[in-house]
Amino acid sequence: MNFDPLNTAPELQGGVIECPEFDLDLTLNSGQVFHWIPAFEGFEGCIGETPCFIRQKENLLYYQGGNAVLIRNYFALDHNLSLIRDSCANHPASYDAAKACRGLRIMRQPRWECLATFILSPMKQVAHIRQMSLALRMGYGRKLSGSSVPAFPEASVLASVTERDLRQCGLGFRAGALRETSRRISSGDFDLENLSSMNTEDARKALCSLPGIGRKVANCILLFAYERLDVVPVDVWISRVLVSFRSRKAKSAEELERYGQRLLGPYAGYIQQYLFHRARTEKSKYPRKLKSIGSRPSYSKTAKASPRRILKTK
DNA sequence: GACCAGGTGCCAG
DNA sequence: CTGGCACATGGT
Repeated sequence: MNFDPLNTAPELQGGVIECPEFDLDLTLNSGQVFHWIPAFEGFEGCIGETPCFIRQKENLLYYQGGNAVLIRNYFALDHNLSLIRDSCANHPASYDAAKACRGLRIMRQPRWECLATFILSPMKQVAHIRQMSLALRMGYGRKLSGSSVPAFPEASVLASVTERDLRQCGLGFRAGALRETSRRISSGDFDLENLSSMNTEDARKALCSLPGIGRKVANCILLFAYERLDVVPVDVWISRVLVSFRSRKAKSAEELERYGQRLLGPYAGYIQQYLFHRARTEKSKYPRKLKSIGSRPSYSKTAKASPRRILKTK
């Protein structure tokens, strides 16, 4: 091991594990997780409350903090990617995307931080979600010795601060939803662990009862924190992709979702992630003009230009 | 400045 | 059930 040690905290033990068919960089930048920061040609962050530094060199994963079992589980190194890829081999466009994203894995994220983070996601770009997530961690999360990225704040903490405070983190209109959801969870009114024993449909319905969580966000949570690998979150990008796959046009986002599941098979959520990544990174293959379903708000043209512009500081 | 971002909630017809 | 709009913020 020749990388620079991030620090010398005694609790950070180093180690290395094999990771065939894994692309750490691709996985951490695919829009499923938002708190890993590039450092020393690797990434620093945390897995739940465990501070961690990770760096990949070919088929080896070097780490400080955590342990091999924790890391293998978090990055889902046990998923059989060739099996998953082959599950869509009958659909050329998807198969191409899957092959182009070789090594991208759908991780197993801690429930609460995944749920809370995706409440932040509506009408935000991946880079912005990252900003908000880090602002919340810095402001209200537990400091972890060994990583400059704090843990995600507990629900009870977020429930105890004001909506104003949350808006200070750049959350905008999402602040109220995050606060109220935090309250529902920290009060014991809503139990995230219960969902894991429920079927996907029931779990989705339960998630959608929380403020700020609609079908799309619920699907992200089911896919990224409950390992429901067949679930397809339909956002602007996936909407464009699926629309481009067929001539007949869909009437609703939900119909597109069913179409996606049928088309992409038992690992539709995984394949969706490949398509999402490709659509987002391959420039202008999917025109933004196309009115995609259920996501493009039409801002009122009559609304007056905000006077807030005047008080803009700096 | 206009446009857009891993949408949701609410309300009218 | 469907269509239309408001909701905050920041980057290109």
